[in-house]
Order: sequence, then structure tokens, then C-alpha cells
Amino acid sequence: MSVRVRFAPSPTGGLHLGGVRTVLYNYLFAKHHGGEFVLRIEDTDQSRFVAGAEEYIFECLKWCGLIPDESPQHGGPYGPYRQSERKEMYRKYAEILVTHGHAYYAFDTPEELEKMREENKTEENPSPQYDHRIRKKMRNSLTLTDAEVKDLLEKNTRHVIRIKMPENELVSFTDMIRGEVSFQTELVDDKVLLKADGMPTYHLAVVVDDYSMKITHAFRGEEWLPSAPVHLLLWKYLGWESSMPKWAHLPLILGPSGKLSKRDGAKYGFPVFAMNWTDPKTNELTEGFKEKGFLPKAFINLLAVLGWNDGTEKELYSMDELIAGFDIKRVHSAGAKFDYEKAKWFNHEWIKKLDIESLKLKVKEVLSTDQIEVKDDAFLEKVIELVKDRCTLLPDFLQHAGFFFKEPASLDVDAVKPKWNEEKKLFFENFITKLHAIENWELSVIETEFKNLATEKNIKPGELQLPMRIMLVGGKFGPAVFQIAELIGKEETISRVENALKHF
RNA sequence: GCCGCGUUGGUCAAGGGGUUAAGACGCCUCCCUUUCACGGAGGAAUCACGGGUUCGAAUCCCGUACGUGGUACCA
Repeated sequence: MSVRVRFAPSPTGGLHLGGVRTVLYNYLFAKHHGGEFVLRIEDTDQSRFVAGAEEYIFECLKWCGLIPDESPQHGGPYGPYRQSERKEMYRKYAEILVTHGHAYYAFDTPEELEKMREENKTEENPSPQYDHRIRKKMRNSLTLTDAEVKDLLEKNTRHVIRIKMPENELVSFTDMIRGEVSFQTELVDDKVLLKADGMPTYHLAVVVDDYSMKITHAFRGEEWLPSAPVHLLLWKYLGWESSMPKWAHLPLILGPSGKLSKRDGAKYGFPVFAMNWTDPKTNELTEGFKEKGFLPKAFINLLAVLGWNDGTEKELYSMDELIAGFDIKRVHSAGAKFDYEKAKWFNHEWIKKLDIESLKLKVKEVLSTDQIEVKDDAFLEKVIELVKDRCTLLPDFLQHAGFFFKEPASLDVDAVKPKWNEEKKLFFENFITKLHAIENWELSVIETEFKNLATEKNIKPGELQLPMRIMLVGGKFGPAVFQIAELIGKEETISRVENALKHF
């Protein structure tokens, strides 16, 4: 089985969850069947192509591991892959359709179209379509005489080419996810195939491209389902029916209220894009999963199982496991609401699961944002092992590991004060002396000294542990106190206790 | 409005004629821990509604409701 799948990101900037998931499913399907993964950029409408959008998409896909770092951005055996470079061939096919009577020239100006919509608008029909009924009243090659059409064309009159939808046909196809889907053709409008500027619309382009690139399987979002009959008919009219790809329309990813949008991110405080994206026009920043502190493996994992599962109880998958187990037939047909809490859980699990070497690199990056430079890798490893269970997002390492490298910036004095007294103060002053005397600095020794002194002073060791913790880490968090003391070392421990004593 | 797609706890979901209707996230209780977590043991919570078909329906059929998408010279 040779499988080629296509990816058509919207080049309008940003790459949201649904977009990444579409690529991911394409990728998993192709890899699962040993096929080729074709990445195609569809830029039919260049005016909408904001600066940097294309590069951004590649960056995101690289971060996710869906395209290799050094990959040529596009190209391959069926290029050119950029629609704007394929302009000539679209016109040719559109003309063929006209010749065969499956499409026609339409000379209506935007004003005329608007007028038509205004005039036909009713309560029941708020958006009238340019369909088999309306086209008889418009200025097109079906209503004008051949001579008139010829004349208009010779004068280079602005025109489009529209598909001529049949009046009474049932078009149906089998969707890999949904099964049999059918449409009544008279209810579909005469979509524009070739725009006045000579560029194809998506409808023409997707068919011509899929054909010329020998695409065998096409996945796209569910929002395309209503225009599927147009595509089906085009495959048929162009005489390519036998090589039409198999279709799969993926379910939508929904936000807390309706389709997941950029706005939802800002509104509910979670990322919707793979990586930070700043709209060059508005300068508006949309936060990304990467910058929020997600691991690519976790991101891929959570996306993969949002709408798909293998029927077992397994939830944590590596990319290889996903490839091995992926089955397009098990993709849900219903849209799935995105749950940020669960997304964070996936990240937490992956932080615990990730190999130490990879995790070290990520943690170093995080620590460097607080000017912490890690000099001793072995030390960092010990720290990570100690704190990774309590980090959900990468930046959490700042709080949970930072104090191993740097004295706490502030002390949670309020947590200690209510129960603080002279006896306790005295205890710690004495304890400092004991610490100085310790020769082999290790957990059990420090702890024994601490407990012995507490017994001697007649204070419960438990009551002294919280102040000790605050002194070392600054707050009520972190691993066992003596473990921390052992790791940060004798000098540092003493210094922190001495320093903190001044504040209590 | 019309057309398409969908509907199992708050969320992701397994199950597709007979089940005590899995599991996960989140929530609650308890244990562990004199910090915060991790971990462990429990708990609350679901088949949208109405009709059929059937000995029997979450499961099949038909309606209704609701959700969502489309209805552009945007993708």
C-alpha cells in the first residue's frame, strides 16, 4: 500500500490545535501504512498570507517532531507545491470544464452579486445562493449568447468560472470516519472555481493538486464536508474518478463554548496555538503551548487522543506507539471539547516519564530565565529526580528547583511567625553551631543532629521543621528538608539559616 | 431559513441488542507525609427527549430537541 497524504495549512497566521492534529493524523496514517507524507502549502490567496506565517508553521511542525529540523521546506517528486506557482494549470482545467458544459463563465460584478442577494433575501432564506435557479437570471455564459460571451472575453472583461451544479442528482461518497455521506446537488450552489484574478479557489485547486500529486488519502477538517459534493463532481467531470483519494473529515476541536478560537485562549487562560504567534498586522500575541511549558511529546500525545483511542485503557503514547496503533477508523466522528486540565495532566505525566537527558536540557533553559547557570550536571540530575513529581509545566521547575541553585529571593515569614518564640530562635542558633561541627555532611547525620537537639531543648522536631523549610527554600513547598540541606551543602545551609534568623 | 455532521457523567471516552455501563481528567473523603506534591484506598456523577422494532434497546429505525459546521471571487 502506498499512501500519500496532503496537508493544507491555512496561511493566515497561527497554527491552532485542530491544525496540528490534522497534520498529526495525516502523519500517523502515512507512517502507519508506510506511505509518504506530503506537506503542501496552499496559498491561493496571497493577499491573505501574512508575513512569516509559512515559516511559523514549519517551526511549529518541527517543534512537534512532525517534520525533521533540516527538512527542505517543500518540494518533492510532485512539485511545485506552492499553488501560486501552479497558476497556469488551474486555468486550463477550468476551461476544459466549461467546454464540457460542467462550468460556465460568469460576468457578474460584486455589486450585481450583492444586489442579487439583497433582492432574494427573505426571512426564511437569509443567504440566497448562486444556484441553478438564480443563475438563469444572472450575466453568464448560460444566459448570454455565444457572440456576447465571445465579445466579453475578448475585451478581457473581469469574470470568474463557476461550476454548474446538476439540478437533480444525489452525490455520495464513503468517508473513512463517517461512512456513507450524501448530498442533493440542487441544494449546493455554483461555487466559483477560478477567480477573476486567475487564481483558483480551494475547490478547484484541491482537486487538481490532489490529482497531479497523486494523493491517495486526504484528511481535512469537518468544516469541509459541505463542499465535498463540489469536489466529488469535479473529480468526475475531469475524468479522474478512478484516482480520487479516499476522504476523511476530522471532527472539530471545540472550546468551552463552541468552536475553539484564538479568543478562547485569552478568555480562559490556556494556549490554543502550538507556539507563540504575533500577528504582524495587529501586534497581538497569542500564547503557544511551547512557551507555556509543554513538552512536544506531551502535546502530541494529548492531541492524538483528543478524538482517537485504540480501544484499550492506554493513554500515554510515544510517537512510535501512536504510529503503530493508529487507525483512522477509530477516530471519533463527534467534535471534542478541549480540556486544559487534562492537557496539563498529560504534560505532568511526560515530565515524569521523559528521559533525564532530554529533561535536563529543558530544565536548564527554564532555569536560565532566572539567571541560573547550571555548572554541575550530576547535581542537576539529582535535583530533577527530587522535584519532577511536583512540576506540571516546565516553568514550575523555577519554583521547585530554583532554590537549589540560588538563595530564595523572599521568605514566607508569615508562615512561621505565629508559632515563633525565643526557644525556637535559641534552638536554631545552637543548631548552627552543631552544623559547623558536622564532618560528613549527609542526610542522616543532619537529621540526627536536628532531632537530638530538639529533644534536648524539649521541642517537638515537627514544630521546627516548618521554620527550617522556610529558611532553606523560602516557602511551604519542596522535598524533604534534610534532603535539601544535604544537596545544597554545609556552607549554604548554615548561611541560609543565619540569614533567615534575622528576619524572624 | 436551508443543508451537512453530531449527541454515553462537568470533560475525554470504552461498549454497537442481554454488562453491576470500563478507564482517564477534574471534584470530594480517607491513608501516607508535621511542607507542597507523588503514591495508595474509596466516593459522588452518565446513555438528550419521544415514539417504534424486539422476549429484551445506551446499542437498530423514525421523529423532536440541542450542539456544531457550511451557506463568500476565505481557506
